[in-house]
Amino acid sequence: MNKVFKALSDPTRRKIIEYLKERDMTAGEIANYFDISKPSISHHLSILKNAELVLWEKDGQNVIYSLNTTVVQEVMKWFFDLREGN
Amino acid sequence: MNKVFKALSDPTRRKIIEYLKERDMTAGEIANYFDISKPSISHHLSILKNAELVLWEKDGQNVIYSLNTTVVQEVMKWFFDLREGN
DNA sequence: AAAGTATTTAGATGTTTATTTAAATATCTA
DNA sequence: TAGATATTTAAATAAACATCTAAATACTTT
Repeated sequence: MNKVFKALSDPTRRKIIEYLKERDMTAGEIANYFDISKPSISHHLSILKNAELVLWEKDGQNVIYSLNTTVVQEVMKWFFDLREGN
Repeated sequence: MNKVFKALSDPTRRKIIEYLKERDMTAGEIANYFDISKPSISHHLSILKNAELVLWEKDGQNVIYSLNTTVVQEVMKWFFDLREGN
């Protein structure tokens, strides 16, 4: 769970997650949305992968990333449990 | 919102929040739950204050901290909006 | 097989962050 | 008012992190 919160603490990574909410995308497509280098985006993606916030699949020379809703749910539970009477 | 996620990225700060969920506490009481120095806890509390995740009130020589449920709700909304169809 | 495209890995650099000890500030009590 | 307690601020340090360029790997196309 620490990995997940650490992953979410960076604005670029949160933005990546917001894009992936809309549709699955290749690493290159994701990188095109940002003004930072592809290696840097690749690094952010590996942190998101490691936290299991995103899933990935190889498709030829591309790698397609998608949101892992299961882990998103798990983080939400942490917040839910913060409410009174839990 | 970035401040909030940054604040939540540290395990000590998340633990503080979990304690404050149970009851309001003074800085000293909070510090006693941890094996790190009081100045370090004070620093963590100032980050949580700054992110408005906690509220505080002076009571004599003590400072009483409490959870700010309003901001907790706002973060939860970010996750809710990640669900399909939002 | 060679050249081109997509992605990741490696190594380097500057910044941010968590922590500590020591000192400062504020309040309480005898 | 002097001494004790609670909390924060300051200054220093070591570790973690985001970013870059250059190089490596993997796949596709001609």
